[in-house]
Amino acid sequence: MAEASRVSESSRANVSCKDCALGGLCLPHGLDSTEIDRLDRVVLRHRLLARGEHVFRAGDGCFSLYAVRSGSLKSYLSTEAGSEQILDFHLPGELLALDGLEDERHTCSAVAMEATHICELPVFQLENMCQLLPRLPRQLLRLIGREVATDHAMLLLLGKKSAMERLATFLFTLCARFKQRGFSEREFNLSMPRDDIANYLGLARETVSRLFTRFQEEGLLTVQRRNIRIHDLDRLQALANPCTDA
Amino acid sequence: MAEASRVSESSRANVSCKDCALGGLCLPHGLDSTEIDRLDRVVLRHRLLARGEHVFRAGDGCFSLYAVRSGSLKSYLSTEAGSEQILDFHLPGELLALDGLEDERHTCSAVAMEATHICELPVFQLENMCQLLPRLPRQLLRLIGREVATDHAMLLLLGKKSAMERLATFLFTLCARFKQRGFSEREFNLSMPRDDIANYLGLARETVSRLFTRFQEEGLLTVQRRNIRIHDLDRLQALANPCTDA
DNA sequence: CGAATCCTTGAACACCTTCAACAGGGGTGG
DNA sequence: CCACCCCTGTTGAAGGTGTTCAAGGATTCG
Repeated sequence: MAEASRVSESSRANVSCKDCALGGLCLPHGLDSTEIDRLDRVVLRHRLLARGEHVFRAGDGCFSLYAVRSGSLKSYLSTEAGSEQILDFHLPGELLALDGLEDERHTCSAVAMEATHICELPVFQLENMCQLLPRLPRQLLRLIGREVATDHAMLLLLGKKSAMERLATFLFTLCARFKQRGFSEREFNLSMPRDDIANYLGLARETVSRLFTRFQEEGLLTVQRRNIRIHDLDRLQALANPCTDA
Repeated sequence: MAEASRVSESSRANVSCKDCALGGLCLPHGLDSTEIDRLDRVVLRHRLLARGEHVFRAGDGCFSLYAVRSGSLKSYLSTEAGSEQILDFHLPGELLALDGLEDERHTCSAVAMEATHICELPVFQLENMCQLLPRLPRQLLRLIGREVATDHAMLLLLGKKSAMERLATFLFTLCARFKQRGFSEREFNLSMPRDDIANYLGLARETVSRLFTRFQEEGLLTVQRRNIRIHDLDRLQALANPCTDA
């Protein structure tokens, strides 16, 4: 993530939707060039976030959705007790902040994990645009559906899977997402520390660490701090999905 | 749920959105009567499901969203191994099937837990309607936001909470939802077996059973099979949210 | 009445967490 | 340039929370 996005970050800054390499993944998918032009006019493209900088925090007013252009974000829910649950890591082309739509107030927070470009989509304008662009609602709903399906997969992970299955699922899903974005699915750098992975997967940091060690011992992958090289994608997938082998 | 909805089920069947008591919770909220009339024309209102009957199954084409009118549903994700994770229980006024919007195919299944009336909202028509009803997108996004926020709350529950906190959260949330719908928040009948509660909360059936017993011993509530009477709502809420008391 | 389903309770066990200590990089300042 | 420190990650041992296994009780329905 770190490596790949540092390149794209500079090259993609302030690129219009029309020329953005993420078009196929993001909102413009399925719109014609006239429609994309219209969309382009309401998209705010100016925000470059430094690592650790917030896009929004729980409680803030929610008047925009956000799409990741380059880099990566994490969104998390804070509890009164001070602990937090990471909800998702967001890669380029993914939508953010849907939870704030109910009453125009964010319920979670989102922060950059590295230098990150985001596009801002004012909700009010998006709504109005639906009148002009008949195909926009479909694309919006498509991205929403993706987000919801992702959340559902996480509910399954947290509700039913063992620690090993969780980490395998996490890694395998990451592979797929990188591949989808044109990066290597076999080797990549994690942009988050072990703590964040553990938090996301509902585990202790130590458990994640032990599992990485074990995966490496079993020849599944090579891990050196944040750098991951997958040797056996098939076996990783098999570990991720509680097999019906029995 | 069972008791209350059996009444409403008969009285609300085939009622138009305009006259539906759920208007404030459901999609028509915030639309004027002209707009609701237009919406009414595309809503299919004919489906009455028996207990155990499916609204849709994973893999089915997804061409409609659904709103619960009376009764209750559960949605669940199946694994290849044959186990399933319950994603949510759906009460009147709640939206269903968002996960299928990404590629017009349902990724989860939804089944009635009792006799249940549902309204069907054809996606294609909804999309078109966005051109005619400028305020529709907002309401659609509002319901979507609610769904996403609910899922996020579940991720927190499954990722961070103890078994006791999970059950307390589940019950407290149910209280709030019943109250919101004009039913008693202190006494109600669960429409799902212990197995389903346990599955939903990522626990074993036995754990849920033991916790119900313990809650009763502590005077928090009275439980008799599916019938629940809450005696101390405040303490229930306190148990639900890992308190910052420390 | 009998069968099936649902729920409860007890005891042993397993998985993961917690606590604790240490190792290794990477950056900063001398 | 090296020494130091902090942050991140790893590893070991003990302990706890919830699961699994097993059996029995309760309610409903044919």
